[in-house]
Amino acid sequence: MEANITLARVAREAGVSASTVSRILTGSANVSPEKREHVQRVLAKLNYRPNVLARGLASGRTMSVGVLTQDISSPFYGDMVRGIEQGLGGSGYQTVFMSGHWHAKAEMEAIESLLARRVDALAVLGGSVPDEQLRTVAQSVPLSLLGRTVAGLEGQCLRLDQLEGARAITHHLIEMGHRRIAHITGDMSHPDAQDRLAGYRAALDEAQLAFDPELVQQGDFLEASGYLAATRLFEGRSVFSAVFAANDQMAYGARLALHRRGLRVPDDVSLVGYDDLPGSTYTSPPLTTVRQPTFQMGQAAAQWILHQLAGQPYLLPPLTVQLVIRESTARRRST
Amino acid sequence: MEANITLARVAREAGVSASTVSRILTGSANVSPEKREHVQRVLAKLNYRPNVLARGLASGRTMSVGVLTQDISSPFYGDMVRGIEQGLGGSGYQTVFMSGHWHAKAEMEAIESLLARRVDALAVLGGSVPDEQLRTVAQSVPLSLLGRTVAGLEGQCLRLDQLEGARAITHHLIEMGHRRIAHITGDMSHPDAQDRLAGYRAALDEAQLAFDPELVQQGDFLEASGYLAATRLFEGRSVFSAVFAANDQMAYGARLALHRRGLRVPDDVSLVGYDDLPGSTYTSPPLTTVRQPTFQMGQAAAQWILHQLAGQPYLLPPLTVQLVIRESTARRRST
DNA sequence: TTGTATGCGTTATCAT
DNA sequence: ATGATAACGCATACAA
Repeated sequence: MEANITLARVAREAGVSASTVSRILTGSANVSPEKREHVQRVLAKLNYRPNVLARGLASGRTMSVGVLTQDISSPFYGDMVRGIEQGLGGSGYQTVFMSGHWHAKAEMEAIESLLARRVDALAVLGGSVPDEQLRTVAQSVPLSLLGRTVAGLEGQCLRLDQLEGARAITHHLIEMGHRRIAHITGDMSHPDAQDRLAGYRAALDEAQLAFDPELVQQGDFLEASGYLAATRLFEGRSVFSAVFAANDQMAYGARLALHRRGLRVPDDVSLVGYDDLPGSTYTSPPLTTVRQPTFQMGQAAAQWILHQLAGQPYLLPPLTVQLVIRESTARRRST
Repeated sequence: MEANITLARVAREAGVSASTVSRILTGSANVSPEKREHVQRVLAKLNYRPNVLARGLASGRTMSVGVLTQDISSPFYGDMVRGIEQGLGGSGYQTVFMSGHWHAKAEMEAIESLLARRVDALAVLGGSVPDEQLRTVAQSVPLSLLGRTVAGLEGQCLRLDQLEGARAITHHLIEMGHRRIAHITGDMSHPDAQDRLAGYRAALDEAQLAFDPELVQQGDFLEASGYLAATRLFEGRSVFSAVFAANDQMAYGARLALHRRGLRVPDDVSLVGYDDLPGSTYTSPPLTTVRQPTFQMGQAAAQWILHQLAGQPYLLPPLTVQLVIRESTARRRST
């Protein structure tokens, strides 16, 4: 346990006042070139490391932005996080993560903890904290919301039109000749699941295809539920030639259920997902899905935060979902 | 921007001294029940939130442990991170993450940044920071290493025997009747890649099977390299009935290459990976692989850290890799 | 049991 | 341009 080098120690060693050292460190005022150079040499020699706590306490700013992610290893949010990190890169602000595990209480505690650390700004990815609480948080710190919409904070929310993405991919299946399209929903308490189901229905309506409740099975966004839902689909008496899973993870599960029954994708059944997870490029076959520009969303959030911190206006860029057609969809075979 | 409630403010409001409030907060000394209750009421009314910076500065402890992860969304390390979080749960210590992106310089900066935040302990997951620097870091703070071994710090390193896992899974293939087994290596500058190749060779030796360099293709642990390596394997003139990829991600890539050539797994070619990523349960077919008890490793690291912080001894539990046999391997077909 | 005084390491406000 | 000094918000040793 080596003692930490303090600024005062450096000052003594260099024969100057602490203020001078501080000025050099922060670049807040002019210091004579000779002194500056000499002090910097001492700084390096002693391997001085500023104490972020003391600095934050004295200056009122910690030069850090807190990021609440749900699952530290969620592939979907991971890309957003990278976007945030990249967008913040070089700004001097650092990222501090905490995870909420999709549990409102844990999320709120994580946010409290981040605020207790006096982060200068906050980014919240998804989650289930009540809107009301987020509005309160937004009053005390710049708050960027990703993947969710909070009434009253629309200008700082980054969430794409999920209905449109679902409509587009369902439409794609219809164009391929599919008439009986099954849908595996996400956790219906989640707006994304609701919107994607709505998009599915919208596409059906447009094509004047009847909506058949038997073709819709509930899932919860996880692989296992996709597997189970697909299995239920087979056990029912409905026929279908395509499956739209409300996210890629459930599509993976459904893919396995198909595989187990000896059905080929896309020859026998077309399969699509939503999110375009990194892994979807390498499934067999690669998955047709809807891509959300998650990285760009993260970057945009970072930009919004930086501008907010600098007191400058910033308009979030208009981002849109994009159809990624790979090999899991094919024209319906004429029986 | 609401002003933050300070402890002094609470003290004034409650008609007691700041020390009393502090004592109640930290539980460091006895306070009369009436006063305690009254102050707690004020605390709640004002929605007091302690300033972590001031607290850390004054007490010398921040009640936080820093975690350096390589990629915030790596599925492999994600499980370890969850283990750490779970192991630290309820201890009062919080987790602060930073990511290093497998880039030595960025990793060292992240570590510096964590230390500047005065974390009470550190956990480093994998990474490419030179051992020498880690030994230095270990002198100033309890440091737990996961997924790597640093000479001199063996007692605080959690890394399983990779050679043994590779040997076991190769042996499994041999037992299934495979004689010509291809191997896709990881990034050979990484010890894991070296050890897994060594394990592959060890199993071959045991079975008195000749080692054929043509059956070994280099990869870099990412999906794309697995795809490419498998493709190269086909383009060569060697025949083989099984492929051992040095990790699951590359196995996914190889799986796709197989799929593209119309080869069935495991009917035509058996395929195995390493790591047992969450997704490997749901590939088609589910992947036979080597499971590392990553969650338990995380928990063990947390325990080690907590004991270290409490000045108590703690021996890391003996963890071992485990063969997970699923459906991507089958007995070699008699041609 | 409670209050007072001091210090934590830094920045910021004064002087000079 | 530089130094002394006062915050920053809290914990803690010391008094009472």
